[in-house]
Amino acid sequence: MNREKKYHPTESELEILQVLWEKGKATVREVHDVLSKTRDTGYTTTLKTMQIMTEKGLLTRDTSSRTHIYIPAVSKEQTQQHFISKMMNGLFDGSPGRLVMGALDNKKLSKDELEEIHNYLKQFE
Amino acid sequence: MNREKKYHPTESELEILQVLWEKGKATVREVHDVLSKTRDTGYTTTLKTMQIMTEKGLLTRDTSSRTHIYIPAVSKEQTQQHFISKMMNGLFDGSPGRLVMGALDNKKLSKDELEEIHNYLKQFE
DNA sequence: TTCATAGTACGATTGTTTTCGTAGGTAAAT
DNA sequence: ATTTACCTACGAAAACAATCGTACTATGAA
Repeated sequence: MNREKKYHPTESELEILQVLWEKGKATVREVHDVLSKTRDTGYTTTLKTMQIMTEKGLLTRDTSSRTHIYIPAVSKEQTQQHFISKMMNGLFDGSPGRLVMGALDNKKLSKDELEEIHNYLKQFE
Repeated sequence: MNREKKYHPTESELEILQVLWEKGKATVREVHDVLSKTRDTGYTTTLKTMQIMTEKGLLTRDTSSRTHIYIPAVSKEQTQQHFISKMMNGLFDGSPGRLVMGALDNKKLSKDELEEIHNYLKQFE
C-alpha cells in the first residue's frame, strides 16, 4: 500500500527540474545561475524551493559535503506523461487523438518534424 | 492598444468551463450539480468562483432574471491552444513534435483514432 | 587571527486560489 | 401571513505558492 502523497511540480519547480534533467545533477548555485539568466530571482528563493522539492520527494540530495548536490527524483518522461494525462482529461475530453491534433494545430511544423511524426506514427499501426 | 490583463483559467475554473462549453450556457445550480457528482464541493464555492471568473472576463452573464445565466467568454479551442503552448515550452523543449509524440505514447490509441490522426497529418504535408 | 565569501536553514511576508459561512432578498407553498 | 426553499453578494479563513531577509556556519585568503 503506497501511503505517500504524490506531489506534482508547480510552475517554478518545473523550471528547476528542467535544469536538473539537463545536467543530471547540480548544486543550488548552478541551478540558480541558469535560472537567473532568464528570470529575476534571488538565490535564497531557488534554495528554498529546492529544499521544499526535496521534502516533497521531487528531488534527492547528497549532503555529504558542505555544498549539497541535488538530483531529480522524478523523470522527465514520467512528468511529461502526468501533465499530458491531466491535460487530456481536463481539456481534450480524455481523447489522446484530440490532444495530438490540437498540438499539430498549434505551431507550424517543419518538414523534418512532420516526417518524424509520420514515421513515429507508423510504429503504432 | 489592449490594456486588459489576460487571465487564464485555474484548475477549478477549468472544471467550470468544461461544463459551460458542453452546455453552452448554464446557471450556477446546473454547473454545481454536475461538479458535485465527482467532487465534494459547496454550492457557494461554485457560485463565488463563477463570480470571480466573470470579473476576470472568463465568463459573461445574463442577470436579467433572478437566477443568473452564465456563458463562456473564452473558447475551448483558444484555451486548449494556450495550455498546449505552455506545456510545449515548459516541458517539451518548445518542440511541438515532441509533444505530439509524447501524447501518442500516453495511451493506447484505437485503430480509428490512429487512422484519424494519420489523415489529419496528411493535410499538413 | 581576522575578514570576506559562499553556503544552508528557516521564519515571515506576500500573493493567489479555493473554500465556506452568513446576511439579505424573492418567490412559491402552506 | 408565515414559513420554506432558492437565489445572490460578499467578507474572511484556509491552503498553497513564491519570495526574501536574516542568522548562522564553514572555508580560504590576507
